[in-house]
Amino acid sequence: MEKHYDPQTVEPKWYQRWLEAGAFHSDATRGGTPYCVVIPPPNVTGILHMGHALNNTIQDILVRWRRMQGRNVVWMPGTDHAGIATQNVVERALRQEGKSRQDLGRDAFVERVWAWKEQYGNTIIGQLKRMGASCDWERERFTMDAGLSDAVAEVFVRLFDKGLIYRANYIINWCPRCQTALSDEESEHRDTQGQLYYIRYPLSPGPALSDGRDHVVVATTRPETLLGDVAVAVNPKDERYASLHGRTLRLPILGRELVVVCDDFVDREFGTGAVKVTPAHDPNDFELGRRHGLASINVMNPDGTLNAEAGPYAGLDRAEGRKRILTDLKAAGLLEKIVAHQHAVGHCYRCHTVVEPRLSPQWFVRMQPLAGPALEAVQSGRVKFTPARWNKVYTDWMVNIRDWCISRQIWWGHRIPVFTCQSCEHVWAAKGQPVSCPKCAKQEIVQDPDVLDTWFSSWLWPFSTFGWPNQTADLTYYYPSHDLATASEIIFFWVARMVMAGLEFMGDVPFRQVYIHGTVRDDRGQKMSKSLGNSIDPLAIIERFSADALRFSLMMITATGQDVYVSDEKFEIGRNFATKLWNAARFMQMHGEVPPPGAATWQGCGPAPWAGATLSPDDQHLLAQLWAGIESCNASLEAYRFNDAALALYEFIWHQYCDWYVEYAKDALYSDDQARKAPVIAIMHYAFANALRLLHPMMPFVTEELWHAMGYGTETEFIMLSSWPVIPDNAGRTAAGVDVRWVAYVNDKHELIRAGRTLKADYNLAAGKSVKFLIKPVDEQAAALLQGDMTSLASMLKAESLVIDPGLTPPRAAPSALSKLGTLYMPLEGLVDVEAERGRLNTQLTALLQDLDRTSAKLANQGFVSKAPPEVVERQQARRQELLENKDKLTRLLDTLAT
RNA sequence: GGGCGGUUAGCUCAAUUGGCAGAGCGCCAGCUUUACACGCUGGAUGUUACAGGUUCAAGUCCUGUACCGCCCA
Repeated sequence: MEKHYDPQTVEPKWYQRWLEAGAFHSDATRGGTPYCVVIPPPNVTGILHMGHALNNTIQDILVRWRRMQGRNVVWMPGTDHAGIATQNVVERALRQEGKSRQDLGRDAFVERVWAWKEQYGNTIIGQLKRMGASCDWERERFTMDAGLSDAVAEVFVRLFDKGLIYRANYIINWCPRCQTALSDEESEHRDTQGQLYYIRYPLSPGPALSDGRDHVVVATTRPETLLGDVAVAVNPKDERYASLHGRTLRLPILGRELVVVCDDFVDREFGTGAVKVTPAHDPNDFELGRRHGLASINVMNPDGTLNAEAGPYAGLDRAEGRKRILTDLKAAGLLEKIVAHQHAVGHCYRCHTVVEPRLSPQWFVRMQPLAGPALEAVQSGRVKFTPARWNKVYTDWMVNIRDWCISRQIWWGHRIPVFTCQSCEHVWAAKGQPVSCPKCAKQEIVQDPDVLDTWFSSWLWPFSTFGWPNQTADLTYYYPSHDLATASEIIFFWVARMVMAGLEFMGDVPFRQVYIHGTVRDDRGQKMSKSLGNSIDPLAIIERFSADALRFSLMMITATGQDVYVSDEKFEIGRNFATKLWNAARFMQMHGEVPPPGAATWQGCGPAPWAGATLSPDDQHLLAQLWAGIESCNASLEAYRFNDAALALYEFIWHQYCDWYVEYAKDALYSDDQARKAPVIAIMHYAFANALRLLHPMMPFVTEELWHAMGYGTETEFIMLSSWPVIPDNAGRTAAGVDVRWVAYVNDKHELIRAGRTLKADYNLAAGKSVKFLIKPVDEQAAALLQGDMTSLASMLKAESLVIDPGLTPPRAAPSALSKLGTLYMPLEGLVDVEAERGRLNTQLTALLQDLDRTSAKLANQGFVSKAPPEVVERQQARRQELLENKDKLTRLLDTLAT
């Protein structure tokens, strides 16, 4: 084996082998307890970013772990067709050729998009494979597959026939660049530094107002929309405008007569308290207009230019129109002032163009009836969020649910299956292509030109992917899925809607647990994005460090549900860990047969072939630590505490296994004592094989490589398909020769060894330097334990000689250290700096006395002694006792230096 | 404006039911010790944002303040 692990050839090799073995595939007919995860389908135009890396690492860990636990696991993969994004990409390519989609026509354009999808659309799938994602690729789906399209049509028709889909002229979010409607969720509000323009609207002929003025000043952030004004509104309780009630005003420039309406909605504090009303260009004004029966005047074309209603400004872009209008208002003396103003402006989530509220006919889903059951599902706990605080976010959205605008004015997507008879004007929804009107039988029918929001197919993903609307065996077996892992941004878009769809069409929730992970940020806390240029490409990380390093590092640094801060250097954690693991394996290979004796039968897991051997305290300690590690790993994974699981494995492998056990093992392994060697080798392999299994879900590649390199499985016996480690029960532990009472002793021994090393370091002696040590044990029991463990102690302390004697007369002026097991002396012939040693001990004594004061004070507190639980009080008493003893010992040590 | 997070070592974050504040990275010192310098050994570092309160005991519970971030309007 090389000194350093080379993942670049190893990782693709194993992925290929797993694929060839069909290791990712699940078959419902195989039976057993299913475990199902559906992937949040990435956008087909997408390339892997850190958010995907985090999201899919989490899923793969869950899936690999459950698979090893023996569940029949399916991880359903696929992509969504990303209507707007994909269309944008292809239109951009067309523009390079000097063409527009209109030049091609609808059918040719859609064909062109399919071609693009076939050629480039699977980039992200390949990238997920590089990461090691163990998806059941045989099942890969695409939201525009025939089956999924059928599900979309089925759902549309059902909702339509139920009266839950309607068409209405409504203010929607319009992207002038994409030229389509957007749902509320697709319009991202950003705080924008804008200006508030104060504009004078002259009164129609008549008496002046109570304040003596002949005009009203309204404030607006969007002066260009005044062209569509139909009224001015004030709050009825606003005394300032009482004399305005019943009057009319003249719209500047166009001269249109505007009524004055009174509405409680108007905020008296905003601007002047009088606002212009433009029902066709503002959602609030639209509602206000409806309440007061006002007309709507649309002054804009779909591309954001001003239309004929804009009179002299017709044909100008909205931004240019604003400029001209302001110039003209100024010239007319109607622009009173301009004030800086911060406000939230909607931006298209795909192209970031400023969204235009626009009045237009669109299709909507009536959400109220669907929201009720979806709300109940979360409140009753049938669907659980982790962290639980997301319940509230979900609930708030459900309670204040708004109808969902599902039509998009683009060509790439599921065409809305609504047909109109041109003869009798009957409107109906149908699957497939009807040839004649079901009402009048005429054949003059036209289909709605719009397509559906991409999320209208994504919300069906947990069941459409298993064959719905057909009641397939897969559906019966796998639905509902178990865990859904996703980011908070997607709760409304996707999670909430899936719950609704699951309940409405399947009669059951789509998943039981939703794990919401954090957002990936750069190390300065900024969200990673292409436009900021601060993104770290996971593929570059894989190439530089390995997929395992990417995965493990992400898990180590990601606290449950918290945002993640990444930088290149953070991935060294995983790389270094893989190398550590690699070298531990290399060490074993140098010291024993590989595969280890008996591996064929024990498969690298227990019961291990050290039966009959008497295990040393260190042996037993390691095994106990391993079992504790398994327990901690299980508990953490059950609770979605991936970082805790990663930390537990890191701690066990690096510190318990490598730092302590391997170092301990060296003494035996470099000796000729076969009776000592054999159990040490067996235990090392047992612990290592178990650790590899525990680590496999996080680092699938290096664990698979080492599994085979160590001979724990034959060619075709993958660690991936091996079983998850099990903790033996008490009888099993005893049978394995482990008494867990040794754990405390070995922990104390480690403390003693550390104290010895510290002494060396304090005296500038190299850690490897052989010196004499003397130990005066605290009592007979400690003496017996230590004397029975001399070999290990001497080797770990790198002691030239070691004396353990309860009756020891402390040498004069020797550096010393206290520990629970005894006092350690390091006699140095003539080299002791008495002053320095006294200083050292005094520092310790000062700290100890402080501690003693605190503890004594606590125990002197009557309230504490009477009210604290007895075990807490006992612990304090024991601590005080120990401190007192140590104080005595330190004082005596100082006395020996006193001459 | 409403809601939700957060503020703990230089940095990024942990800390089950309130019971001696920890880890990784970084830093300092020393090590070419025959698995690993992507390493080993040792070390230093805290007014847990601030102000009150509850409690025998508060990073943890309550109230308020400040700042940062996110979501919704």
